[in-house]
Amino acid sequence: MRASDVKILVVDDEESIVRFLELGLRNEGFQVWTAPDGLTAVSLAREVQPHVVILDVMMPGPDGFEVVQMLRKLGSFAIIMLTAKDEVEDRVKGLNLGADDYVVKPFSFQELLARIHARLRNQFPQLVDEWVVGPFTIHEQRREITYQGQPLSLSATEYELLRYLLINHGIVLSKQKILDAVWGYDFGGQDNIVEVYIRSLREKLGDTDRQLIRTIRGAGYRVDLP
Amino acid sequence: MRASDVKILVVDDEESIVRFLELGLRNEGFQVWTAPDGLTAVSLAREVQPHVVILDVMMPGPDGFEVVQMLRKLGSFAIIMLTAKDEVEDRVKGLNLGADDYVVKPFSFQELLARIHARLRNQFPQLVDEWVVGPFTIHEQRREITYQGQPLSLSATEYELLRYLLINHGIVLSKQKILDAVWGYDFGGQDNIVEVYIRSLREKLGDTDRQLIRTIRGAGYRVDLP
DNA sequence: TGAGAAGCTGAAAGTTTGCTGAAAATGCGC
DNA sequence: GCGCATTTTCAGCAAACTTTCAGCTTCTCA
Repeated sequence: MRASDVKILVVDDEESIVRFLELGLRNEGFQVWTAPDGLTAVSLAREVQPHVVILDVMMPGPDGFEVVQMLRKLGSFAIIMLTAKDEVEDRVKGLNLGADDYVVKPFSFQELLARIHARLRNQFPQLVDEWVVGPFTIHEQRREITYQGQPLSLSATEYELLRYLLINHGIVLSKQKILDAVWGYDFGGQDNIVEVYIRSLREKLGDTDRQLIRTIRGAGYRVDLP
Repeated sequence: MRASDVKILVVDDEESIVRFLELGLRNEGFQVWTAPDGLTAVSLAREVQPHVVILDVMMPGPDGFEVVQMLRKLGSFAIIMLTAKDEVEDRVKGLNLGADDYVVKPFSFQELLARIHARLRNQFPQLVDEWVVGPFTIHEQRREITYQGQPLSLSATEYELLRYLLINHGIVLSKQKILDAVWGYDFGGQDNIVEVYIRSLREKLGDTDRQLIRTIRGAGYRVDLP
């Protein structure tokens, strides 16, 4: 994900919350707009066409529900509502009117971030082309993986293998499973080829003590992120 | 638990509730299907074989009770009913017909989640990949067992054996039974090999006084958790 | 109390697994 | 066709693991 390409509009009448979100989201690299009420929000949304709108339900003037309806007519934003705890009906109502997701107050910032990412993945897949996995970043489009900020120089097979291992980090993967996933299901050769490629990945990662790509004897390999 | 491996079918004629549950469960990582009525639910259940069916009692067409009966014939789903408050008879009737649990409306999402997890643990233990057993935790996916927070370094056979003992803790297991379970029932060797492996587990667990893995002379072994 | 059964132990033998260096095969651009 | 990078195969090796076994200890019950 190129966070800097993503535009987010935060709508809430409580200034403290707005500032909190604005700062946090800026830190994540998003472009952020804010509005203190529904009407401002709608006109701002028309203008900047944000990808995501974060919307408090409880607001003076047109409330969150009304704003959702107005926004729906303006474009396809991912709308995430902020609702009070115990207001199940609010959430249901909001979803009915066209919101895409909700977060219950009080929420952790990480939780909100997760929802934002989920929505973006869903509605704007073209924006998502970067996968951060611990100290690794997978750039699908460029077919490149960086480790601790440095791009690795990988062959095609090495890229596929490392990508598969990273996506399944923390899980033991048998050589057969790896073969099926990376070499394809009809690969005729021996699974020693997995060992050979694991070796070259370990070399390129400087993983001499095999802490990163662990061998689970008799079972397979497992990536343990630091 | 790998939530992404768990399939849940939500059946309710109120669209708002369906969407609320669908989103919430999706956010938890489950695969979710929905149906607006009993007949659709039954045919969908036949097709996707969900692990859990969440079923409103009050529905047009065949009501929840009838659907429970139909589902029971199709497979072993965990069925959780949604019932109205104060309808004690409904709950009893539902449970009698084969539902596994019920949640009273209005319910909190957390409450429903807890029920779902409980049911999964019960009926689909293979999906639950983290077992906490006293001071041990078995991580199936990682193929790792931790003891008092520290991962144990186990060979393949040791892992299988300890896993089997822990899952059956509190129960006396004969050497023959252990052989069948861990080595396979066609193992030709002597059961002394069980003794040998029990020894190495005791060593790795620091169980010098044999309080953890007890020898029940003439009967077998039994793990007693502190 | 002592004989026999059951279980424990140290060590050795046997087996499997994964790692390695190197060579052979393949594919690609020029 | 040639040179180069990559992919695949292979055989030898070392380490880890599994299995066996004989002698020893502990327990049980007559």
